[in-house]
Amino acid sequence: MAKFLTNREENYSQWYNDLVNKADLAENSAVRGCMVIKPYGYAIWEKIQSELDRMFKATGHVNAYFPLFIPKSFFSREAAHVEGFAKECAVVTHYRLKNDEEGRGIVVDPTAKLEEELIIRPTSETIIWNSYKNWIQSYRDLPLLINQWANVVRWEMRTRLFLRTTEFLWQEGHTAHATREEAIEETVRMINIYSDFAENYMALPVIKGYKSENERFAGAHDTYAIEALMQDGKALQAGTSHFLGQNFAKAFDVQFTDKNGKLDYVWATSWGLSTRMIGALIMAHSDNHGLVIPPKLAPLQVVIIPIFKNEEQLSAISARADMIKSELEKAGISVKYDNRDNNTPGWKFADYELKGVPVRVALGPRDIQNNTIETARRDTLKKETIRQDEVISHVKYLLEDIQKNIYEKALKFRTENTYYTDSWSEFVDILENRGGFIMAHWDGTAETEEKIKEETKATIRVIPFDSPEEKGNCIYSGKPSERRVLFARSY
RNA sequence: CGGGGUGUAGCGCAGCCCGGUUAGCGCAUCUGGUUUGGGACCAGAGGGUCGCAGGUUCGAAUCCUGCCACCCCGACCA
Repeated sequence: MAKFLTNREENYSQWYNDLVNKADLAENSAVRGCMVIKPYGYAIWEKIQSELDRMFKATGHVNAYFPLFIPKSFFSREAAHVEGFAKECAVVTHYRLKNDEEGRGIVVDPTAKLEEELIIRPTSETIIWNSYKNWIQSYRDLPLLINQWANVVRWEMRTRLFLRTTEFLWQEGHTAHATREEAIEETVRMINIYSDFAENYMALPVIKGYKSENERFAGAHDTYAIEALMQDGKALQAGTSHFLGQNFAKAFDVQFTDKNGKLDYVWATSWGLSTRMIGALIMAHSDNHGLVIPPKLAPLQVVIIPIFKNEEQLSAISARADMIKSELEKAGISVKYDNRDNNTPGWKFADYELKGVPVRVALGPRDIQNNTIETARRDTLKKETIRQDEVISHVKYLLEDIQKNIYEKALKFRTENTYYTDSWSEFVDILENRGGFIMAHWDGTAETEEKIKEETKATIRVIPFDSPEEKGNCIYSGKPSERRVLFARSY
C-alpha cells in the first residue's frame, strides 16, 4: 500500500506535523507561532470542552468572562508572577493606524500612544483578582468558584502545533476561599477532575503529583500537575492546579470579614487545561495509519460506507444504512453515512482511519444478500462480519471496548517505559537511548534539579502523590532521600 | 538569539554544482468513458511573477550581493 503519512518511527516530529495536517486538524497561520484550528480539530476541542464543563458545573463552578487586555500596572502587583511571565508578553502600545504621508501605506499613528500599555493576557489571575476585590466583602461571598473559557497569548520562542502555540485556547478556573484548608481541598479536587478526565475520556493514563519549586507556577505556593507519557518517550504536562495561598489576595487587597468579625485575606486557587490536550491525544494514541480518537471524544463515532456497483444496489444499501443510522443515533451514537460516489470504498476506509473514527460499518451487496454487516475497529483494525440484527449492541460494545483498549495500551506502554534506577550512568543511558519516565531518588534541592537538567535535559515532572516513602540516596548528589520522584524529558 | 536546512502550480518534489529555445514529474482539480469488498484505470484539459530586490551576462530557476519567510536542533514554556 502506498504511504500517505510519514512513518512514526522514522521521524516523530514530522509524523506529528504531517498527521495534524492530513487529518485536517490544524495548520500554521500567517501569524507567527499561531495556528488555524480547522473544523475537525475544533470539533475535538468542543467535545473536550463539553465534558470538562459538565464536570466543573457538577462541582459547583460557574462560567464568566474577563477582558483580554490587562493594564500593565495590574500585572506588576505580584512580584513572582510578573517575573514568570514578563519575558513572553505581547504588549499593546497604540490604538490607531493612519495612512502614511510619504506613501508607505498604513502606519501606526504615533500620536495615538496609550498612556498605560495593555498586556494581552498570558493568564488572567491579575485582571480577575482586580474584580474579585469588589465582589468579596464577607465570608458569605465565599467560596467564589469561577471558570473562564478563553484564549491567551504567550510569546514563546519556539512553537509547535497544539503543544505550544503563541495563542492558545484553554479554560482557567479562579477560586477564592475563606480558609487555607478549603483552598487546598479545591486545588486537589480540580487535579482529580483533570486526571479523571484524562483517564476516562482521553484514555490517557496520567501521574498526579506536586511540582518541584523550580517548575511551580509563577506566584503559586504549590502546583499540582498531571503528567502523561507520549509515544516518543517524552513527558507532557496535561493539566495544572495551583494553590495560590494569599499571594493574589494581598497583591489586590482582597479581604473579607469572617464569622467572628475578623478581617483576613482570602485564599486562592487557579487551574487550567488547554488545547494542548489535542496534541496529547494525537501523540498518545495515533499510529502510522493516522489518528486514533477515544470514542468518548470522537466527533464522529461511527461511519457507514456503502459498497455498490450501480444505482439499484446503492438504493437498497441506503435504505438499510439509513435504518441503522437512525437506530444508532437513538442510542446516542454519532453516525455519518458516507454515500458519496466520487471516492471508492477503499479510499474512504483509509480516509476515516486517518481521521481516527472509532468504528466503521461497511454494507455491500453481499451483506444485503446475507443480512450481515461488516464492522472494523480503528484501534486494532480488526474486521468482523456480524448479523445485521446485532449491529446496535455490537457497535455499543465496540465503542466501549475501544475506549478501554486504548487506555490499556497506553498504560502498558507507560509501564514498559517507566524505569526505577539508582545508577546515574543508567539514568543518563535511559534518557539518551530509550526515553520514558524515570523514578529516581532526589535530595530535594533546586541546585541538584538544575544540574540534572543541564546535564541531561531531564526535569522533575512531578513528585507523585502516591510515591511511597522509601529511604535512598539522590541519583545525582548521593545525599539522603525519602522517596522517588518522576524524571523525564518533556515537551 | 546561536547552529543547520528549505523556498519552483493547491500539496509533495526534480532541475541549480557545470547558465542556453516552450521549466518538468507525482498527487490533487476539470471533461469523457470504464470502474467500485482496502487509497481504481484510460484518454484529454486547465493551472507558474521559479520567495523578494538588486547585480553579472547576448541570455539567469541556475552565478554573485542583500533582504524576507518557513522548518529542524538549542536557550524559553502549558
